[in-house]
Amino acid sequence: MTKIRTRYAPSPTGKMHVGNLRSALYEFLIAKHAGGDFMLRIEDTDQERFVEGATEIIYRTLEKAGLKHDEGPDKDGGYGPYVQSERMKTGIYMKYAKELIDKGEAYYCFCDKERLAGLRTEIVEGKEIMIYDKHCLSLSKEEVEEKLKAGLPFVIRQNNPTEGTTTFHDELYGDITVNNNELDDMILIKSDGYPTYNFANVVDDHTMNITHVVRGNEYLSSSPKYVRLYEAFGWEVPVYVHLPLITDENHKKLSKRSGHSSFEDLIEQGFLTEAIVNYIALLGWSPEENREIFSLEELIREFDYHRISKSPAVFDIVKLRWMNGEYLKAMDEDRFYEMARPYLEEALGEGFDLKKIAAMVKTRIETFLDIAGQVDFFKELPEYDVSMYTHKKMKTDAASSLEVLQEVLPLLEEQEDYSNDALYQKLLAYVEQKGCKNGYVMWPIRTAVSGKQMTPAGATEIMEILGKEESLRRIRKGIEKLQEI
RNA sequence: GGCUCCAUGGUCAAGCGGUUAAGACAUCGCCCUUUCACGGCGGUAACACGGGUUCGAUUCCCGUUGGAGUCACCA
Repeated sequence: MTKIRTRYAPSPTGKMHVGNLRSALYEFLIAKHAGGDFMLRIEDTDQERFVEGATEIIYRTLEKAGLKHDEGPDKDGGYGPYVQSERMKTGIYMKYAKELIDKGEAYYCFCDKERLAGLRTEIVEGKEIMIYDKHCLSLSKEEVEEKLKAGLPFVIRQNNPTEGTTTFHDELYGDITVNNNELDDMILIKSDGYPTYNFANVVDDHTMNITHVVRGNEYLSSSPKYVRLYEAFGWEVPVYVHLPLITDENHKKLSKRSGHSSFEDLIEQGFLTEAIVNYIALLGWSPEENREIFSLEELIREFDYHRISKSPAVFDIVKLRWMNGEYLKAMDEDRFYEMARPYLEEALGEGFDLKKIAAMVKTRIETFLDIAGQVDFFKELPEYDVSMYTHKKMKTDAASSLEVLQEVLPLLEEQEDYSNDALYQKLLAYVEQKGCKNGYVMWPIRTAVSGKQMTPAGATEIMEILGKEESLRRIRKGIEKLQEI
């Protein structure tokens, strides 16, 4: 059995959005699951859309996600070059295009924009629909030679039959058949000499020995044209695996253009790489086992591409947040602290035991960006409403809270040891003597000391962080507030 | 509009002729708690519709409807 070879072939036009990343992930997983090779090929045949630095983003993202390629521009495996603009310099695309011309499967076309514009038949949703009329196919060999010699700009088009049907097989979608008269004579070589994506893709996949072409579903309808190219060359057609689309909440395809989240945006939003990879692996694929948390290694082991689903999946950031939270909870303390520290410093500045606060917050956040909102009260007591002292179940209200705080204040003033344990014991003794529930006294204290509806810790834990002076100040402030009403 | 694909709860999804139609997120309720949060337990919620095929269809076939993709000298 031949070794599986897959490829990720992005065009360097900006950040990688989630759909691109998932394609790369699946391509990687399909190869690795079968012990095959995964390669990276840069498709930079569109000079106008090329974005400076985009190639670096691709490298960085793949590396960060752990999708290590076996071959690529930086890692020659004998099939190089791995950048299409460099491959073009070898003349490979023109050579194959001419081979097709010799076989009558392609032809030179000298039609200018004006003539093409006259061909347009219909405008649907702002898009001009047209099928080329094979006008230049009728040019004689001599006429072509003449125009070529005269230096007229030209393109090379595929010569598709107008009758019959073409069928191609997709591993997931099965056989797909289209009428050949639907097939446009697509351009293979552009007038600037560069190959189009369509052509370069076929030539490269073949010459680089790609066994499984894995790509987004948006190519499904143009695949028959690709297959015709393979057949025209007499090449073996690769195994096709078209992936279901990832959409936004409105069920529209995710794209850079519509401003959908890129991988980098998600990282900036405080998400973990592992969680993102794990989540997108499950968008369109499900394991045999009923489980959701997978490391990359586990995914490699479990990933059977036959279990990829056919219907599109909505990218649900809420579930990603949940999963990110799971990764955070499972993370070891030290690593969490290292990663959370910048966010804690940003929110609190100097003077706090950040390590202790990090541990408090670890199980209660979903992304690092949640940190600030949970710990900000340590730095400064927020303005809060006295209604927060009311807790129905605890039967606490403003009056009872005032009483508790006033009674507890002297106890806390005489207390020297402000460790969580000591404070807790002290307050428990008070509770016992008063004969009430814990919460009856803890609730108002936590409220006074934090000024927040919800906190990442209990009253005494907060006081330990705050220290004696600040704790007392906040409790006195609470008393004042309650006395005002 | 032509062509192509898709169709199980709000979302991700299991299922591959006979099931009380899993599970997860979200949502709701209860419990726990320094009574918020975290955690635990439970509830609500789905086979788009109409024809076949079959003893029996969520599952197979056809149609309808709905949704998506695509129709560039972009990839």
